Amino acid sequence: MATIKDVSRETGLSIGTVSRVFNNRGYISQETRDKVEAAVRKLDYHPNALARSLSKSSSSIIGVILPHIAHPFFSDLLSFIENATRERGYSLMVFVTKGEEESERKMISRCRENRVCGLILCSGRFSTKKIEGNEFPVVAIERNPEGASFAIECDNRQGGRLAAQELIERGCRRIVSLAGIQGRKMPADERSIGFEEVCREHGVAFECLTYPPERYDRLDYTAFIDRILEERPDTDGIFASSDIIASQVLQVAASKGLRVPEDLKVVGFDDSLIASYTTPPLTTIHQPIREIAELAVSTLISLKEKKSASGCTIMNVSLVRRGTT
Amino acid sequence: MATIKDVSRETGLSIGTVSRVFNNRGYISQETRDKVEAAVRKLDYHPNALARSLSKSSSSIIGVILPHIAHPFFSDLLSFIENATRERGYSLMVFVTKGEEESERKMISRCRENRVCGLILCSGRFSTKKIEGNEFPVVAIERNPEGASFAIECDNRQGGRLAAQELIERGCRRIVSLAGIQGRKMPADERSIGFEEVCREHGVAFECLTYPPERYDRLDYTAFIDRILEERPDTDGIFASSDIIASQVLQVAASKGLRVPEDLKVVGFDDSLIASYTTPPLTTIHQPIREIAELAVSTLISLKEKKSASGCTIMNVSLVRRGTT
DNA sequence: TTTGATATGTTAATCGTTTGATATATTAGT
DNA sequence: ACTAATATATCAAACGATTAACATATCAAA
Repeated sequence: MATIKDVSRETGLSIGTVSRVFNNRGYISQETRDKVEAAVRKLDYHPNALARSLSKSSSSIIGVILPHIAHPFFSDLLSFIENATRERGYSLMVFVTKGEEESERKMISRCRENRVCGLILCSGRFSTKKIEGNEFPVVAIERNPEGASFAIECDNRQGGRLAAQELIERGCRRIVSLAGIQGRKMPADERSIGFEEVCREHGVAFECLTYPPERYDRLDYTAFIDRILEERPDTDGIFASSDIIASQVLQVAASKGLRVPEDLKVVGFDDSLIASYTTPPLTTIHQPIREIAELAVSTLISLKEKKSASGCTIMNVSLVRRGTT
Repeated sequence: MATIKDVSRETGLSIGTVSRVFNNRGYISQETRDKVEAAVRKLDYHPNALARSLSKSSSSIIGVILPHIAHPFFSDLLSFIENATRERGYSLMVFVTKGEEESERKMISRCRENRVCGLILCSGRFSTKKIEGNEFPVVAIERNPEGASFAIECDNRQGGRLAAQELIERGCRRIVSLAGIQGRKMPADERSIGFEEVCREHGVAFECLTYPPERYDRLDYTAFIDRILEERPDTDGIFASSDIIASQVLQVAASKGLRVPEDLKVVGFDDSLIASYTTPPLTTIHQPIREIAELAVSTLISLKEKKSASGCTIMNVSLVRRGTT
């Protein structure tokens, strides 16, 4: 592969000048620029990002660690992160933990080795121990580990409130919230709190359940949902804390002969792509996934450039009414 | 961040010896190994992959270019690719084209700049022009561009055959295939061919339709499907070339008051995660996505190590009968 | 005692680029 | 003619590793 030396030889310019052209430093005439451009084309020169990063001791790789890719919330999120990253001239390195804490630690190591210039962390327990010797900024999404430079979450409590309000308004009187994972503290726990508040305000019978962790890691909740409906046959409303779970509620309901929304109303969470593709399409709490992704990327980059202070942003959510309520 | 020099200073060993420990070259005593390991821990040393790759002039980054992440087939595929990649000690760099040819070219450039050691290409037209000056092996999935070192596809024709057989067996007499994109030649076109063969063999009325390209790029086919069902009210079976399209067929059918599978039977393609989450769950053609991903990664790595010849593998498909037929 | 395996050290080149210091031209404005 | 801005060159150090060449030292077996 052609190097800067080849470009220098081809143009008759010095390496320094050629480098100056690429980096827009110092004085360069148009003529020189053209010569360099021609040589680049001719030689099919691609600057070596490895060497460049090494020399500048700062890469343009952003790392992302997430628990899942196939989960529609995360695939949407990743999709937007990729877009925002690439638009800004950075490249994206992706790691998937499947919820395993051990592998998360390894992936943070990998990010260090690859000298990422920043990390977006969507995985990990609510309070992981500080990310040690933090050489690059870390932006956390829906998590808030100690070492993070910045955290982004949506207004989970408000989401829970909206879901409960919708179910109650539509006539539900015995409702169940499926949110949070047993034994893991996470921002999403706030959803149940908001949900509970509204139920109490209206004097509606409710129950807040959490999933066994292995469900989260495997994304198959049908058996769990089936048991819940089996044990509580009079349930007339369910708030599921992700669209993927809500879609499984729809399935289980159909298999039991329950009509949605007549017999059972369902509200999901995330408003990921899948929400529009279920039958009936899912009423859900909209998270501004694109905005979250873009904020994460832009915050990361500005943190990298001028080490700003750490902080936290809470994004608004809203109810999207479709066919399940 | 600590460097090999720091480790050398800390242990009192020379840089050469330390490097030898990391790379398992030459003779090293257990005592030395232990000393190095202790220093690595103490200093929280992470070898600089940039420097290492530069020096070895070979990185351990695998690039992936795909048209979508949110599309369940690709999110599943990416998920398996990530896994296989990481297990083998490589890191993954991800690029998403959204089906734009122009951005694909840019992403191949980015892969060059980042000196990926191999590329998995799931995007791009059927016959893109040769990937020029191919310094790294390229494995293509469901595509077969000229410059590829290796191509993997599933038995699309057999998939089409299985889908048609299932629909006909279940009593459909007026069936429609939705497969392929107008004006793009792709392996998936074979699906229609297999489909057509079986329909002719059984003397069943059929029609093969293709989508306008912008649908593929945006993943929203409902209007298109609606028009098709509007214009062909007597259709009793649909073969959709992806589960995501099939899920939209289910939606449109429901909105028209058509019962599935009683009035309309549907067969999807891919058997991605979404197929189990639709209501009713989707009968679909199973692609061995995990095997495809693993084959892609392992082929890429072996191509990288010992430049083997180029080739092509066709993976078997099978029918998974669920609730829509 | 010699030999050979084992274990480590030193040194210097190399990977491809950035960057600062220093030095020259050329050109235009005063 | 002097000055300042513009444009380029040369050189060398640095980024953090790998690696080959060569030198040494220890120790055990032949």
